[in-house]
Amino acid sequence: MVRGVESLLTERDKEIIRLINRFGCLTAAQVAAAFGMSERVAYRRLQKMVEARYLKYRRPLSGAGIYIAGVRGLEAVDAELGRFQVHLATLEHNLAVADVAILLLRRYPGARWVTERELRREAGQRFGVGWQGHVPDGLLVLPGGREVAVEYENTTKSRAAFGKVMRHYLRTDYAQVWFVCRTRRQADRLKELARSYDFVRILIFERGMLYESDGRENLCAHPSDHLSVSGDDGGRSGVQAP
DNA sequence: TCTTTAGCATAATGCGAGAA
DNA sequence: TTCTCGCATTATGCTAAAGA
Repeated sequence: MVRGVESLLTERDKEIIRLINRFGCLTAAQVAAAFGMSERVAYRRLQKMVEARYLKYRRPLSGAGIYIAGVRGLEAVDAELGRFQVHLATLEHNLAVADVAILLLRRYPGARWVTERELRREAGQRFGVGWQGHVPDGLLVLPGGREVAVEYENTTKSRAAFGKVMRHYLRTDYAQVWFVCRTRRQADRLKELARSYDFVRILIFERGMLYESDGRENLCAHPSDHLSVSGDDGGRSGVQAP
């Protein structure tokens, strides 16, 4: 049975292409984690799609390679978002945000993640092309419909920069704003800055796991974990001024 | 050391052909 | 029309190895 090139793509392959394009780029490990398959399987499917030019493979860092949707892949899935341009300066940040998104989606079954690319596209449609306002790194839409803006902090913001971001969020309808830090020190600094904003939650993303900033709860949702949501739906009815 | 690929074996699935 | 069978293809897991 000889199949045509189009039939190479299974429905899951198309989902993989869509997901990669929504985030811009993903590693094989992230694709495996997002779809609950082994990395071996992910590598094989990704390789097939690269061979068929649905995906492009790049290895811009010394670490894991990344996969980007090719023009052919975008056409195959009728992608709403255009081609992604890799920027080395933001690549690490992009991949970290994807890691956080995958963990949070496991932590909150039924939740939906809106990527920064989708948020920018939406903002562009609403405010016009070229709009340069602030959008979060991602939006976690919890099963109850509450929207949580998620910010991944690569570097520690200055007080002025943090204040500017918070003034923006005070004008939005997000239920909460979650800042994900790379280190405990960074989290402590942010906690100090966010002390007067009761809608802010500080998390720490360390060694592939998510923790509450007080270190008491491990939010990591490893494939073998079965964490309960325990009624934690983001908490507030809307962002309120301190 | 880590990422990635390749080969092999096995199970699952899809499809067409033929029989009841 | 439905069921069964055989074949081809695909998905998956395992191990080994190449390469940066």
